[in-house]
Amino acid sequence: MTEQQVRVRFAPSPTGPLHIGGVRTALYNYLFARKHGGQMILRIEDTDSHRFVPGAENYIIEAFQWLGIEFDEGVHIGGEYGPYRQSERREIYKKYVDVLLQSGKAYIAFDTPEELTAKREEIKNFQYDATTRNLMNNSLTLPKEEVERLIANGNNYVVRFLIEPGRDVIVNDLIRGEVVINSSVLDDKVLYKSVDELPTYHLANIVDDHLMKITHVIRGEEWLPSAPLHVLLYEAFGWADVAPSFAHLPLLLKPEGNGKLSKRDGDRLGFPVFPLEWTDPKSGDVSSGYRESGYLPEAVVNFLALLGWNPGTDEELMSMDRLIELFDLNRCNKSGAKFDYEKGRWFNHEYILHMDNASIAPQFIGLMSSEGVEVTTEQAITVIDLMKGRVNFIPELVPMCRFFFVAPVEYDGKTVKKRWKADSPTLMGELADFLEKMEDFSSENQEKEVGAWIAKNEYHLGNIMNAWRLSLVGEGKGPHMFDISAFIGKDETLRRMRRAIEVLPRKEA
RNA sequence: GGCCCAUUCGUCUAUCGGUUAGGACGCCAGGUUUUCAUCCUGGAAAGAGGAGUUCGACUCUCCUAUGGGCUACCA
Repeated sequence: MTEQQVRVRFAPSPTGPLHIGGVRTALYNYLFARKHGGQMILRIEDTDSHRFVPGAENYIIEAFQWLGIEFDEGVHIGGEYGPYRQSERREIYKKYVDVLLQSGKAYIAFDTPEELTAKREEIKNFQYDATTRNLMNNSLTLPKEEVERLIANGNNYVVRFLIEPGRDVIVNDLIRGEVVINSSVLDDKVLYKSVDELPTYHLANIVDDHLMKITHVIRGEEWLPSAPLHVLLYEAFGWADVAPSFAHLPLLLKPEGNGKLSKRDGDRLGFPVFPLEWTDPKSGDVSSGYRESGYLPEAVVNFLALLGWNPGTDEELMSMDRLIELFDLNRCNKSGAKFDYEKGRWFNHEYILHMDNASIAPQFIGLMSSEGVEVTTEQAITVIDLMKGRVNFIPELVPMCRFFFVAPVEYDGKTVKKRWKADSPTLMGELADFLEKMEDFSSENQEKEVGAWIAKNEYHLGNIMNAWRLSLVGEGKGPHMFDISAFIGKDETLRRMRRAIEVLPRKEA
């Protein structure tokens, strides 16, 4: 193949929210395009008027914006090869359908859906092809006048691709190598339907890819069986020498059990299968999204990139730029990957860990606010720094950080039983008095002075710290003790300690 | 049923004829720590089965099994 500008496309059907498998396909297209300095196109394949779902197109666009997958041309930004919505390209397809009809590479068929269903019941393994097309109502069996009369009378018809049987069709796949299929097993696919004057996927896809100068078709494995048909279509149009290269990606499978990943698996196992939350316009059902679940887009991208591809080294944490640098279709796997959402959680954890505290702050502040706790940016940054290593998702910080801002009302029973000893009230009283006199209430100074105080009095470190933690947090967990007291300040620290002494049970020695 | 694709630890994967079959997630055990986490160290854990080809196969070929996809006037 001669050197040419790389152009790839992602071409979803607006039938609902974008599935996570589709996101991965788009990501691979994007990585490939960027890697080769090429263009990435978003085309909407809405040739099935029955399955159109309002809002789906906007959802798709918003999802890619969130994920950081950018397009160079597309339905939302235009470009010189538009329109990018197939329903707006009717005239174009009609023209190419006629080309096929005139050259005898396609024919008109009048069989109704009912007749076809009947045929399928009548003949085992019925397929509309060279062995059966002479039994059907089409322009090959009917006299020319009859065909013209039927059309003139407004009968619905379809245009079918005439497939010559008995030849091996070779699909050259960049991931799988040569795939050979005999044309005899292919059926005369419907390319166009008069009822809505729209082509089917196959015709529209080939025409658009050609007209939009697509060089590489990177799509899911579910398209592999129809790839020979597409090869034949390129041939029929005389475009074989400029046909794009194919790469069929392995599928994303259920985490457990068999089959491909579906929406139900997400509901059942508790992880999202869509990038953004989606509310079904008909049923009102809400499906959770990665964004709303607290995933960082960078983590989702990184995780998805490694499901079916790897750089050949042990490197796992990669930014989009790094992925672009390393991506290679030759390193894509052939076999389906079970969707390992546990690892997705880990990726998110790693990204939170490495993320700048200030960029997490706005989301954190918003989440706290909706819980009725107002937090300043400065406070948020401090608390996030202390706590982010403990969570996989940002929303998990909310219940965990509440005590920084709100004094405990109740105390965890188990911790009280274990950590609040007979001498705890006395010790806490002494510690409170000691802290009250402290000038420098920074974490570092507290640590130094309290440490010395404990040593001087020969107290048991754990006894002091655990009881103290219980009185400030209400539980036996949390970050470094002195960071907590320093954050909430001297007054609040003393207040919480004295309340604990008052409220918590006195125990016998 | 027919056609096509695939098959290395539980999972994601490395290996492109000669390796103690490597890494990561998860799991288990230690360690650090005032707590809970984090973190660190260590551990268990794999070539579907059978024939070939070869001095030598995880790696190449074939068969079987298993899994997956497609088989619409859906994409």
